[in-house]
Amino acid sequence: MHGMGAGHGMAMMPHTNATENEQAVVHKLMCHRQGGENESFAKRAIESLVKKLKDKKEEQDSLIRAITSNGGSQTGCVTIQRTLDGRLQVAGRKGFPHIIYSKLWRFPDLHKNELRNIPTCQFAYDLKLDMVCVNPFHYERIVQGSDMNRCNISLAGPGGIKLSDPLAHHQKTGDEMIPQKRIDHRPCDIRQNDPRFDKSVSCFSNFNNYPNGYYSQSRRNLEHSIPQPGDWCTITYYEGTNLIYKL
Amino acid sequence: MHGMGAGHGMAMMPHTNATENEQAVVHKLMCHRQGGENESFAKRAIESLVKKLKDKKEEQDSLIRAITSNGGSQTGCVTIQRTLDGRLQVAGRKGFPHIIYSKLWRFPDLHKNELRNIPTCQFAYDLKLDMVCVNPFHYERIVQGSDMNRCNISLAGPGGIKLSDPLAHHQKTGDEMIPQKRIDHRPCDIRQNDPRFDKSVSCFSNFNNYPNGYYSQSRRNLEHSIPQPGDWCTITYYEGTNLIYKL
DNA sequence: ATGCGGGCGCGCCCGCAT
DNA sequence: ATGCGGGCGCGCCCGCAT
Ligand SMILES: [Zn+2]
Ligand SMILES: [Zn+2]
Ligand SMILES: [Zn+2]
Ligand SMILES: [Zn+2]
Repeated sequence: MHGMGAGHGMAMMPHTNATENEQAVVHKLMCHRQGGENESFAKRAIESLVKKLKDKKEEQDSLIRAITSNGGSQTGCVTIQRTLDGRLQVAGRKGFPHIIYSKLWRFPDLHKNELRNIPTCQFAYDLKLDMVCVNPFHYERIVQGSDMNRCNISLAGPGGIKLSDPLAHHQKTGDEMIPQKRIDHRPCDIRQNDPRFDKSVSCFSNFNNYPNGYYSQSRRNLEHSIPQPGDWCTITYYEGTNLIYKL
Repeated sequence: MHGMGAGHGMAMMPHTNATENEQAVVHKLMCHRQGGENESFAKRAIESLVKKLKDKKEEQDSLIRAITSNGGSQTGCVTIQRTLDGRLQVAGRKGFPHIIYSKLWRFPDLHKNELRNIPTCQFAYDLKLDMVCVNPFHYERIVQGSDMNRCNISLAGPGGIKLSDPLAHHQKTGDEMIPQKRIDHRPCDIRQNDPRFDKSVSCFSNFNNYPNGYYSQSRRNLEHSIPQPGDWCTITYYEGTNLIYKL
């Protein structure tokens, strides 16, 4: 099911043992985070999720395909056990799991109450079932208290307005903000699913906008560290192609 | 049972509600700690215990009588639920409960494997029952790997040898070390059980060696804070009246 | 009242010493 | 192998905002 499943890479990646494989999956998923959380939090969140999917290879594949295709591939639910109050704790912080992972891989500036599951999600958070789907592409972003129910929200790169501290979730805690050209949710370059390309090249989805060798030398040793000093961010709200407002 | 039970104070202390009573018990018990733990840890440990004894007034009374009489009154077991691995966590630190509370109220320099329950203790830690007795006077101190099975260990006051950092459990973490004239386990002044004396006077058992008004003015506002700067400590081992060794 | 946010301990887990 | 020590999340709890 879920299409051909031949191009997602992990199945043909040789690995010596389960731990190494898990680390490889974590690394691959780290390459697609959107910069809304600092690296250590992201790593902990992804490690936690990958560990929970250890014995559910089909869901793990769904997650990898969903993330690496940036939603371009239709994928099934990716579920974890629901906690009593619904919150997941990662690195000492508590949050709702679908929000945590959607913020990680899709909407770095996600607010509360801005996610709505797509109709086909069978374990959506709001269903309050025993398992919760954390597939970021099983949720869509809405803006509460507004008729802009289908707006695009993006982070602009350097040259945008510098934030002092307008929003609590943009609090500077180290390498929180990551310069990116454009990180809304259009599908990534198809080449990232091609196993002929070294996975270390694409540490962020947006870097796939450049030829694969462009950033590889300068970033290869940096791995997932974000070296840029200072923090900056611009949030622009679009409805269709019309800019609605900018922070 | 357990003797007359008329002189332990709490029963005749008026209180408006359960929380205030609990706080009064905590405060009374704080006054008898031996300085082996810093104040905040001691408070957390005592609050944890008092809370667990909330619905077991008889055991709470046993605890209060045991501590305020410094073992002079025969008391029953004071029990808390055993955890799976036997450890209790207080203020982020894990330890065995009987050791934690014995160190708090009897042996400030207690090491590992130095406690042995008295034969009459029905819920001694080593019995591995569902409940664990934490009455410090249901355990006696032994020294492992030595024939000094009945030594007295005391902390000497200012003028003793200054410790650099000979033992891990004496690590300086704030107000850890508290100057005291002598804190081995002879019974406290009988007056501390007399409700005519303000309980705030006796913030440590050893201060009862002085007339009741002596420290009251200078220490009344300090409550349980230990203002003396620096840390110092002398450990002297006695066998009977013979000094065995000194650190 | 109800939700939200966060503190903290027990259970789980893992690395290290022996 | 076995114990020891400690990291960390879920459950429990509590204070605060609304
Ligand atoms: Zn789903
Ligand atoms: Zn990467
Ligand atoms: Zn006992
Ligand atoms: Zn006191």
